Amino acid sequence: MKKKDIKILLVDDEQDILEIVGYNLSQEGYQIVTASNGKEAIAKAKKEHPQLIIMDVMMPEMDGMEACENIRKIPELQDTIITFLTARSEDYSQVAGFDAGADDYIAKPIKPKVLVSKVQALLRRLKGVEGVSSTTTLTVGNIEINREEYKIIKDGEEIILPRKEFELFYLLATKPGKVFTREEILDKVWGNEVVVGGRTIDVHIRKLREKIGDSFFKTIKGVGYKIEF
Amino acid sequence: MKKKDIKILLVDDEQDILEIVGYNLSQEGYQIVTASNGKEAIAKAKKEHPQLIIMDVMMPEMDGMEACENIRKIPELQDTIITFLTARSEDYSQVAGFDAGADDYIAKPIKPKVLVSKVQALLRRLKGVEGVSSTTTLTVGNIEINREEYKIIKDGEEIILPRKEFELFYLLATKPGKVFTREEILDKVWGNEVVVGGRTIDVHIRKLREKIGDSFFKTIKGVGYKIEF
DNA sequence: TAATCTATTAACAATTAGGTAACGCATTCG
DNA sequence: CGAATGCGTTACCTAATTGTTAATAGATTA
Repeated sequence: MKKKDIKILLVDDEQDILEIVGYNLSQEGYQIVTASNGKEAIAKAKKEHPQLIIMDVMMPEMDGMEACENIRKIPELQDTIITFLTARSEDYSQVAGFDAGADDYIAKPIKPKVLVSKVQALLRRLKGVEGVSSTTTLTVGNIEINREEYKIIKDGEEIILPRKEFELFYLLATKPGKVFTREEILDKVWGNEVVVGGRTIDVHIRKLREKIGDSFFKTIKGVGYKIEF
Repeated sequence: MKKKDIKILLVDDEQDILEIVGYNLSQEGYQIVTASNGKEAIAKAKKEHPQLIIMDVMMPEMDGMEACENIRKIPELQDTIITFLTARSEDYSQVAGFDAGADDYIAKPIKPKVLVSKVQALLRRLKGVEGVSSTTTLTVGNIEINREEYKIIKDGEEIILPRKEFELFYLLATKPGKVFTREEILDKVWGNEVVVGGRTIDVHIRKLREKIGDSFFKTIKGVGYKIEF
C-alpha cells in the first residue's frame, strides 16, 4: 500500500486544527477526510473506511470517547487505528480513551513535525506500507507457523487454529524446549491484567494436543509446559 | 548486583510518560535514564549501558522498532533486555518487534504497579539480582543442568526431574564439593517458612541417587551433603 | 437471525509430587 | 559392650497439580 492510498480521518470541532493538521498530512501525501463532531465522524468512517482516525476527545454533539466506542463496533473498521488528541494536563494513566478502544493518543499542543512522524510510525503497523517487512512465518521441526493467517502447516497439512490456541502455540514455539511457567503463559498470551481460571491453560493445551499431536507437548508438573520436536 | 546499580533507559516521546514511569521506577531504587526518540535512545544506550530498555514503539524521528534493531547490533548491549510499550493489547504473535529483537512487551495503558512488577520479573534474568542466577545451563562433570528446561543431561541421556528434586540438585551443583548443611538446604530449597520433617531431605537425596547415580552424592554425617564429580 | 465457533468455567477423575512414619543399620561414645 | 545418635530405605498417605469432559456464554459467520 502506498502513501497516497492511505486515508486519514481528522475529527475536531475547531476548524483551525483541521486545517493545520490536514495541511501537514496532505503535504505528506495522505488523503484527508474531516469531520467536526462524533456523529459526523462515525458516518464518515463508515463511508470512507480510513486506515487512521485522529480525533479530539472533547467535542460537541458526541465526544471522541463515545464515537470511538461506536466505531470499534463496526466490523469493517476493526483494523482502523484510532488516536486521540488530548490535553497535555491529563495524567497519562488516567486517560480513559484506551478503554474505549483507542490505540494511542497525541498530546496537545500539536507540533506539526511531531504529528507527522507519529502518524508515520502508527501507519507502519499496516501491512505492506513502504515495504515494512516482518517475518510472518516461523518454522519449528516439521511445522510451519504462519502468524498472519493463524494457521500452521504440519507435514503439508494445514491446520487452522483459533486465536488463543494459536497464541499459546506460538509462544511455546518461539523457544522449543524451554519450559514456560503458567504465570509466564498467562502474562504473555492473556495479557497483563486478565485473570482467567486455573484450568484455562490446560484446556487449551489439550486442544493443541488433539490438533497437532500429543507427543509435542510436555508437562513439567509444578512448573509449566514446553514443546519438543 | 544490587538494585541501585541497575540502570533503566526509558524511551518515549511524551514527557508525561517519562515522568510517571520514571518516578515509579526510581522509587523502587533503580537508576533512570531517559530519551525521547529512537536516535537519542541509541546514543544513550551506547553511553550508559543500561540493563533494561523500556521503549515506546511509536515515536517521531526513529521509532522503537528501528531503534531496537540498531541496538541489537551493538556488541556491548547484547545482554540488554529490551521491552516495548505497545498500543492496547495486541495479540502476542502480532506484536511486531519480536522480529526486531525485543524481549517482552508491556501493553498500554500502563499501570504503575503492573509495570514495576514486570520490570522486576524481567530483571530477575540478570545475573546476581537478588540471588537469582541467570545462567540457564550449568555443567558439572559429565552432567549438564538446564534450568530453563528443567532437565539434566547425563552422558547424553535426558533426565527430567520433579521440581523439588531439581532444585535440590541444582543447589548442590552450584558449588560442587561444598558441604551444604541441612539447614542451608531447607532454607534455599524449601524456603524460610516451610517446616518439613527431618527425613524429607534424605528421601529426596535418595531419589536423586537413584536417578543420577549414587556415587555423586556424599553424606557428611552430622553436617550435611555435597556432590562430587 | 440462526447456526456455528471460541473461550472460559465447572466438576470430577487421574496422576504425581512431596512428605511422613517406621524400621534397620552403622557409627560413636560412655 | 550396649545405648544413643544420625542416616538410609521402604512403603504409604495426602495434598497439590494436571487431565478430561461437558456445559455455557459470548463472538463470529453464514
